[in-house]
Amino acid sequence: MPEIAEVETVRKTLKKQILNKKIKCVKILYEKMIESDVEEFKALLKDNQFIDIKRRGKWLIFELENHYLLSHLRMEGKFFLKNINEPIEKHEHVIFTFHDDTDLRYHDTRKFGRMNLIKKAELSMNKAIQKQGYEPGEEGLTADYLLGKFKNKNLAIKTLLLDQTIISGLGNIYANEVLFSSKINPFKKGSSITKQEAQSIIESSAKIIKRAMELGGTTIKSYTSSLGVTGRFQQELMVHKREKEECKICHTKILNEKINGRSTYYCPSCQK
DNA sequence: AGTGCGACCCGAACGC
DNA sequence: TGCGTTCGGGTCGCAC
Repeated sequence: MPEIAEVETVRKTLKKQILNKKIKCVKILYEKMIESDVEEFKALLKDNQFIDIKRRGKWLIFELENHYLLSHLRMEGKFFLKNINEPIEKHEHVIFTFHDDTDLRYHDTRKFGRMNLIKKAELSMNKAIQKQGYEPGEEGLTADYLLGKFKNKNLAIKTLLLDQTIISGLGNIYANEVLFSSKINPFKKGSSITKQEAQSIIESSAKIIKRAMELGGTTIKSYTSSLGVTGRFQQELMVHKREKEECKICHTKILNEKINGRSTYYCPSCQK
């Protein structure tokens, strides 16, 4: 499942492949994927070109001349660059055909991903983008900022780490890993997080995301990022998907328990 | 305002 | 073997 490191890998890979290629046409095979008007989406992209690809949290932001195409991959969204003669696969839902007879194809088994075409001036007003908190490694992500957000919160810290308005970009995998690295019990209430713990979350998240980005993300289950790039961070996971295996630090068995319906992997000994 | 939870999807895993 | 059922996961929107 693409999280911030996967999305960054996709962004960089696509930038090398599709910038400044003129779009001949766009086919939409599953209309619910497009949040904006479908006919306008097709019309505005025709004869247009992507001049840059940016990212905010897990959102990809394809820059056009007067618009931005926002794309969220959710769990299983992937982009592939293919020759136009290759047969359309079952789960390819949006196809951008370029004048050089290549396609950028959006593939999404679960159909959870979404795209939205907005005017450039609308970006700062866009709800999804505007509400994103600081990303791991950003200057504004300070202990005082986090303590302010965690104050009065009765929710488990694990749940708060998944809140994109607090920290932007952490998903289930990295939330589990950040809490292990910070030696914080995932059930601990937000309001009882200390300044030291907040500082540890900041340092762990920056370190883990930086490392995951260097390795191209994490390949879990069905997810391989676009164009054959495979994430290698999986080899460095300390707790995620390691239920009943031994903790790499203290050899205690890793537990998997639900917090707010989400699988939460942790070491009961290292994360008291 | 804060919190909880169903809906959106469908393939995989599981139960019988 | 084959069928039906359950589960997961990011985000939104609604209910309380």
